[in-house]
Amino acid sequence: MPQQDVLLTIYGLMDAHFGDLKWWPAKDPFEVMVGAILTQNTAWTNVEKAIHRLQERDLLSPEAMDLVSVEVLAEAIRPSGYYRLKALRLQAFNRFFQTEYSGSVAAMRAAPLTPLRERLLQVRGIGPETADSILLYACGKPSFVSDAYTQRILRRHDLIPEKSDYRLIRDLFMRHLPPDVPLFRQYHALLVLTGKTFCRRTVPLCAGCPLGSLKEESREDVT
DNA sequence: CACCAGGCAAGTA
DNA sequence: TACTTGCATGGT
Repeated sequence: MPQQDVLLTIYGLMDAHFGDLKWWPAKDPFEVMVGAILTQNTAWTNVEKAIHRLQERDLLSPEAMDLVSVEVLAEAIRPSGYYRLKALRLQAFNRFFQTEYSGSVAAMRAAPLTPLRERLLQVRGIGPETADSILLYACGKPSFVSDAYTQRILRRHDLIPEKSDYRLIRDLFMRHLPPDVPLFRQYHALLVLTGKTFCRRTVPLCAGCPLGSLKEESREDVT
């Protein structure tokens, strides 16, 4: 099987199994950006609690989040874990967002992808995955989001080497897929859901996994 | 009780 | 460059 087609095969199998997921239906792009920071190494259920508490306190806006003290902000997002750290990260990102884009998502969307990504990575607390989540889900840019599940799933199928960093995996998808925003969103959502359901860290509960049929085919590295 | 969850940055060698 | 460690809550 040609290597380029492996990624589309994987997508097709997961998509047929789960269907359209409509992830981060994005009521508000700012909420998406906040969620991207809060979900760092954290269960999404905890992030939901934190976001709800921000709403209750009217802190879920660039203006309010900038004016509130870091201590009060931290207390509000406490259920998401690492709350002191994340309060600093939220305000660091928010300052960047207000200073360089006047708190306007539309202005941010007007920026070219690559320079914007480089700039995001310079903000304290914004790493590769958080940057790509903001670009893809809040800004509508075709920046593929890789994560722990992506790595684990590709690794379990021997499609990537043992030690593969974030950059390598992202480049893999970016090279072999068309820069299509709905495709990137659905692909990442499918990888996370498939990983959660069938590809846990310790015990691989592969039974029923839509990628089961891949086991015997095309085991070459696609890198 | 132990282990895990949609990372990141700072320190060390 | 390649490890190691701190950061913290809530669910299983």
